[in-house]
Amino acid sequence: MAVTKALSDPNRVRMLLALLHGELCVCQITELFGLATSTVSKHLSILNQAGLILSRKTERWVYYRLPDQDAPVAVREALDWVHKSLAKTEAAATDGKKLQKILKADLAEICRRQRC
Amino acid sequence: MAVTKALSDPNRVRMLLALLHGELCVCQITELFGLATSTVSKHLSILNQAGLILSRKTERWVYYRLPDQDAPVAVREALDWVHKSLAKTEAAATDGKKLQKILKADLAEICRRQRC
DNA sequence: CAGTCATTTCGTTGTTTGGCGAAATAAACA
DNA sequence: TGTTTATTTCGCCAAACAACGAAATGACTG
Repeated sequence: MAVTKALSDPNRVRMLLALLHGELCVCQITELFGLATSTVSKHLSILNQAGLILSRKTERWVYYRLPDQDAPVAVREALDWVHKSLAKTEAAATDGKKLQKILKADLAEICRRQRC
Repeated sequence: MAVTKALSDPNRVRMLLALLHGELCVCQITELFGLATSTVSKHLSILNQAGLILSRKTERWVYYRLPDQDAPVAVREALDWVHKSLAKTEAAATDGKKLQKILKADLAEICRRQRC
């Protein structure tokens, strides 16, 4: 039951909802949630192992994204459910607003700020 | 996220799958899982609070069942996903077989056995 | 090829959760 | 009314888990 376990943490669900806006790198998600980088990395790893997200490494950054249509049915329908049922919550809206600002910022800038 | 929390435990998911065979009383579920009655009651309470099951009291027994079509969309689709994606697992099949035998037994007989 | 940098892994800590048995509850029965 | 009985609530313990900071990794950069 890797999928249900992965969905049991609110922060992980928030991450899935944030990824509806497009792929994000670890430092952007860290900025959005205000958690330690290691914590965010662990959450992403759990989502990844459940097949709920995919990763891609480019230059200095690791990007995570939602899978395409070729994902297993169980995964696709679980994601559909999360999006349909939880995307309209207030928390998702707040995250969305904050994410807009983060997306406008420079990646290197975000990372530098996190190191201080 | 009461629904995702409720689905995060394997035993609770098994209970939802068992209820596909029709409504069951606490002692039948206890018999099926081999857990303490108090543990089963707690699990059922969590599923109930998430809206994933409904309860009904008749004579000496409390019966739990899956909700009808009038359940909230989020709940209905979560249950659809569980049934579609997890009902074909080996564990579900094993539970199904054992459940057939339990359904043939007398309720009072099951409860008496559990008290010893 | 040494240094910088983003991410991951590791070890620890405090909290949550599943499990049990015992006590409480509430309904049927005698 | 007092007793039996099915279920729930409570208190406890052990295992699982989220969070953090520090150390390890592995890739780009000067």
